[in-house]
Amino acid sequence: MLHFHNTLTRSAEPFVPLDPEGKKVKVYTCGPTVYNHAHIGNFRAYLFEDLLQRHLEYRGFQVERVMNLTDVDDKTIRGAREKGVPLAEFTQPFKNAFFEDLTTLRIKPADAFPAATEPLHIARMIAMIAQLIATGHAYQADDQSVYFRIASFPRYGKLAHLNLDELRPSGRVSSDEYEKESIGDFALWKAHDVADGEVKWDSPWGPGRPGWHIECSAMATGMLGDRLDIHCGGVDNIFPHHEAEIAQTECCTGEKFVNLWMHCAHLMVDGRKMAKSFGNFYTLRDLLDKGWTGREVRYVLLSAHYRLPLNFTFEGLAGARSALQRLDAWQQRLADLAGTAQASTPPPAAAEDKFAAALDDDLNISAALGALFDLVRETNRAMDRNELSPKQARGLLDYWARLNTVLRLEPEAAAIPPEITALLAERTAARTAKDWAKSDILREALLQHGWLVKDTKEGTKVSCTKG
RNA sequence: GGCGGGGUAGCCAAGUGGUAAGGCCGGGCUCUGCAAAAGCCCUAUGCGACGGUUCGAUUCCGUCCCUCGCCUCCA
Repeated sequence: MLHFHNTLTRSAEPFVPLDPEGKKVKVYTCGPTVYNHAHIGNFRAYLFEDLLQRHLEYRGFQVERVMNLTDVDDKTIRGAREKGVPLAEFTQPFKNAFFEDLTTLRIKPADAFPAATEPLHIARMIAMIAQLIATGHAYQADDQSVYFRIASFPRYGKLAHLNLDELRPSGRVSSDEYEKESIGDFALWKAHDVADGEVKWDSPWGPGRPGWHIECSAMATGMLGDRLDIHCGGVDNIFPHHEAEIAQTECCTGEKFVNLWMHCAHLMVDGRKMAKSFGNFYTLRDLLDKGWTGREVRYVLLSAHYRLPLNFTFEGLAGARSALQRLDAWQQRLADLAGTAQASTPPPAAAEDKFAAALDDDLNISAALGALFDLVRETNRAMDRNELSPKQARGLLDYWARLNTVLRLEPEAAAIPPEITALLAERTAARTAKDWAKSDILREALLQHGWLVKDTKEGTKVSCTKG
């Protein structure tokens, strides 16, 4: 039985899909605002969601997932203005980069990536806002913007467990929002401002643009229906974003919007919040430029429990590289032993149960990886003693292939380049001639090219050190 | 001020009312032309501090310390 921690109730709950058949699972995940390259903190959230989806699928559920792209907000508009290009032209490269990054990190694409500026979604947002006004949940203020009236929704604050009477201004509230009935009322429709330039849509309340929260409500219900199984995001989205989504959506649909809210904790870098001013701010591209690979970053960001703050360090990345190479070596050794064996012996059932059962428990990835490494040690030991048959090796490889549909930690498919093959042949010749000096020089040369040479009983083997 | 997450070996990190998974690093050994890889062994009388409950607490309760975060558009 799967259990997940629900932010709303702050406790672990058995997972039961809305689907009467118990098969289909509807998941909505808050995506990036495309004003910049996403940073590794963003990707921690997307990797957590990837793990969630893959494990649900491992357990036989059919996941339908939607991730939005916020391509209109203060930051995107500012960026477009500074660059002197239309909004869409400004955001497109960042959308493209985001998809490339997802591929690099082996994150399974959502079934749909709706963007806020698509006419279909703008229309739905306007329709929802109109309905909210008609039912008294929203009003147009003197500044022409439309606000949600939180006083009309008593449950507002339930998700974040905030007592609205005790909120104190954080200084982030802009001072010109006195038009609102209550300080907590949030914008559904922002009246056009000169600073918005050409960015505007017509609406019954005049030209303007949608507020951030309504975007997710419209796209989530528009694409997945009025009720969702799971809605994810970072903890910083709990308030006000997800709180606002609940209020807007439930006032429109009259249904319980989301059954299970899951939020991942923040990523820290070198023990502190990642910020450009601290010099510890990294995008995925920054790490790739330093020679790290997508799967290494994936491993690091995935290997700690999602609800715990994760401290990212380069020492941790190096540790990930070592651990992954050990897994690679284990698979290679199994593959060599299995040879062409077809018949597969079932893997140790207990081991499989441990891995999947750990993930069943609110995605306890640490325990799951612990179970995997136990298996690695045990089977390596068996191979040392020649106590593992080719059939058993094949069975273990089959088992690994199943686990890997969740982990996706296989080596980068690195074809050996011709020049490397040539160097290897030259070295083999030198070794046959017992010219150890030349052999060692060639080994070092290969290492410089990024290829690690191992002379084993079965012959010389080579593996890429970058991956 | 309100609310919440953390403090477990050099680093990362599971976990339990009954005596501490796993990964990385480090040391020793086996194998090897050397190396690498792999395996085995070693590496926390200790789980932020102090009290309490208990036959027994890292695990429960209390107080305190440190740290990170949210409090109206940051994953």
